[in-house]
Amino acid sequence: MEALLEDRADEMFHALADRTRRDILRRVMTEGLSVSDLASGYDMSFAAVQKHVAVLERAGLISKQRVGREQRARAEVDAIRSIGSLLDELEEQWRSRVQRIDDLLTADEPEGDRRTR
Amino acid sequence: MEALLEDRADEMFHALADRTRRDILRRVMTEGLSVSDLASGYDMSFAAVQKHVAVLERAGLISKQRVGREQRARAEVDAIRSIGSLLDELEEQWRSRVQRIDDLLTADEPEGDRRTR
DNA sequence: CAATCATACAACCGCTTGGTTGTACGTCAA
DNA sequence: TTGACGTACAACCAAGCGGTTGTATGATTG
Repeated sequence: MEALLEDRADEMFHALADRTRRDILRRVMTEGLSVSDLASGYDMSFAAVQKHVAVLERAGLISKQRVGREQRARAEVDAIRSIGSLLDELEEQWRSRVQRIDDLLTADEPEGDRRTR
Repeated sequence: MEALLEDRADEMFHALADRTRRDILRRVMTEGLSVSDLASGYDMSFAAVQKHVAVLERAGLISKQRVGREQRARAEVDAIRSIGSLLDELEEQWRSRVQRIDDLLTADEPEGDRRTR
């Protein structure tokens, strides 16, 4: 069913799990850059950088737009935000558990001694 | 320099880039679970699940505590938060760029033609 | 047109990953 | 003590990943 979301999460986290790709992402947050622009900044072949860009694009974290013979990449801020949402969702579960414990502790049950502070 | 941070980010994002590990993380957000408890929930060997737990632990996303002969895993909420911070930091760059553009647009710039950028 | 630039992609290679099975060790219950 | 349980880890394997080189295609320039 909603395995698509999990596929998406797989791609996004995997795309972020490489420092070159994170650096590329940082660089295209503030301005669109061509693949050549990006490639000039790393000690690896053009093709390698182009692959990294492709991974980021498949994950939806960047998009490309043709400008003349260049392909300018820019970050997809909404997609990056959606990753934050995934993490927030995780934390939400944790928070609700803390709340549950808190409810237990503050429940009006007189006899139990709730030490364990 | 601070390549250690990048190493850490590599590990964390990589740990999250697998749906089984994300699911394990979800399950230990609300309560400590033994490796066996966790393993019973997946269609793979105990050893495979144990490896996933080890990856999460190396990434600092969970910690384990011995309880009798069990090893109970629980989520490290602070570490999960730190990932959110990494993403926030990215977004921050974007926000500052938006601010910069906004400054340019609202600047009283009569003379300069801001072409060529 | 030809030459060049920017890009895309296929084929390949060594290493890592996610899975398996098997073995070994510490802890608990009889 | 014996046996079962919970865990850890080594060895192995197929598949995927990050890198390379080489080739093909489209757009721009002379």
